[in-house]
Amino acid sequence: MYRDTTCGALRASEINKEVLLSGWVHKLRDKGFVVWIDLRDRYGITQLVFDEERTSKELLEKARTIGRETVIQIKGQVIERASKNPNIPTGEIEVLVSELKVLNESILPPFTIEDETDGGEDIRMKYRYLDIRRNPVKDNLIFRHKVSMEVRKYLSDAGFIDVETPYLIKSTPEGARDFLVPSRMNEGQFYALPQSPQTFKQLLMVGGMDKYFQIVKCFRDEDLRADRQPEFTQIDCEMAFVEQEDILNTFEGLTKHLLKEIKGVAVNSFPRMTFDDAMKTYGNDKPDIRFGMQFGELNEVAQHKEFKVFNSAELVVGIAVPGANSYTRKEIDKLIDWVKRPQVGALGMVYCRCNDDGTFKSSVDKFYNQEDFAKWAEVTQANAGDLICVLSGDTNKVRAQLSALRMEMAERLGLRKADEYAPLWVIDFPLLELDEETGHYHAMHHPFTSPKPGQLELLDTDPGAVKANAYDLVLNGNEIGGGSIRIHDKETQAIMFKHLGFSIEEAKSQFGFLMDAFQYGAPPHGGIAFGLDRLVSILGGQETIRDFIAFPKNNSGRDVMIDAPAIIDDDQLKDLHLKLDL
RNA sequence: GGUCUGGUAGUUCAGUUGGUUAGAAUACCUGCCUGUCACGCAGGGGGUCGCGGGUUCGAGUCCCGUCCAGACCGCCA
Repeated sequence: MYRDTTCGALRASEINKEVLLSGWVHKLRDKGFVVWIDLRDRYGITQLVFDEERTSKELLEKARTIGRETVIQIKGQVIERASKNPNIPTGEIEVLVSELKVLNESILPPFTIEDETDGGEDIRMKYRYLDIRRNPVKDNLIFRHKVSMEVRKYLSDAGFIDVETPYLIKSTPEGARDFLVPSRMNEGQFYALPQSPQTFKQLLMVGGMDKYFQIVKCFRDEDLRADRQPEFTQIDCEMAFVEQEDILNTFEGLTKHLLKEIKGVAVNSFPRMTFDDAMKTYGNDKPDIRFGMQFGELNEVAQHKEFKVFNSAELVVGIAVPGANSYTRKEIDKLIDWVKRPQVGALGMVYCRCNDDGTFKSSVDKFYNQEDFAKWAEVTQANAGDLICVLSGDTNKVRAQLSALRMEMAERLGLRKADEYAPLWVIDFPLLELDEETGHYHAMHHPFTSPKPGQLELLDTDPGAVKANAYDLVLNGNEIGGGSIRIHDKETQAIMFKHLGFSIEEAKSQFGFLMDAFQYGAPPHGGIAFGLDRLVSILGGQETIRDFIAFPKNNSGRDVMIDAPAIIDDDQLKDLHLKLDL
């Protein structure tokens, strides 16, 4: 037996008890006449004590020599501390050690195993197993477990069945790049890892499974970000015999359950906003509605004057930044530089100060009078003390730019509060999206999304205007889930493929199995998928999903701990019938 | 594919206009210390300044190239 209790368990009520403990040597304090060891495990820290009076000389000398992160096992008696530590749960007691056994020594760790470690990101990733010993990472993984268990509990109680779908499937051209896996037994052929189990969950509906869910890895071979990994986890769900309303209600319920159980936060029914409104009001299809700064379109009140920049713009739009009239001229100039960075891409920014006395002072005073500015203030809902920031240009670009500015200002003003949760549904997404490079339309969601009733005819005349039965769940400016009501008949699916530029042969070879299935009584169905990593990181109040993944990849898609991906040897290549052309 | 930032002791960083022997904190080692818990005190060891080339009497510092890391844009149905 290695232990009969843990390092987080002992309290004053256990005084005099004989205990057996195992764990890591967190810290050693050698005071000469007495040596303390902080013994650590997943559950906490217990202080061990060795001293000249009560401990044999041999044992005291042995204790002194033990290095950090050595694994030891001890036997001892729980005693009351002479000086207590109110900062830790076990602070009233310590264990007077009578036997000490070194189970495994440790070489010197490359960084300190503390909440505030001295190690940088890079070195922590390389020694992730040491990083996981630290409370912040350990707690994040336990937090993720809790979220994941609550999801399973809620969905299982609601009648959903967890079904596993295959990881070795077929590559499809739509969407993200696939990770490919060469087949040894089928020369020259490749599997693809799923970008999502989309078609399989639809086939489960055809199979009558009715309500399906799976917490499942998905794979996309695209460039990474702080909130994007090449392999990530989805809560994947599908239901048969449902309309959009049923799905929204069911998963609003799941989200409320999580907010309540995990964060203790009660949220009323989630607001709904159409995609068009979200773009118009926030310049973004995943608006953070914890704060205002809604867009005010100024074309009517700012055009047809002498200011040519605005007159020639497709859209003139501004936001009122609360309290930012206190910005100095220098700070505003810096802000203008900020919006002109290539990452944002604005050509410039017009500002208007809303003074406390009700007057306005702007960078374009030459062209507008006080009455004009009063109208600007009205449209952007600006109050005295605010700073109105105005951008102009092509509608889509300007909206993206102003949205970036809105988020930046909210960040600076501390309006993105980690403990506040503002979920909303964004609905009525467009079915298709124009690819500006190729000039072709592609599915905004995926090719199995159904158009809104009665809009099928529009596909021929104005494909960009067709709305879909598609919806996203947005939380604090992050898309945490997205889904749609699917197409469930062969004819509509064929029309969709046609408009996405698939020939009949291509559609058949890639999705023939789905078209076949639809001929055998496919029920109406729809679903949704949540990004678990992102959901957990938002509920945990942190920005990067990496801290909630046990073994994440770095910016370049590498696992620096195991050093993957890696070169394989010639025999393996030969087995797989592959030749490298480098 | 692009923009930006960074790479100096085990670790996190400082290093001025190019100028003597490259510093600090922390970690580590040794000794001391009668209740520590970020213990304290004294001392010590520890450097391919990412790599390659160039300019210069002289390069951590300037220039060119390259590798690595991070953030973002493109991309992510």
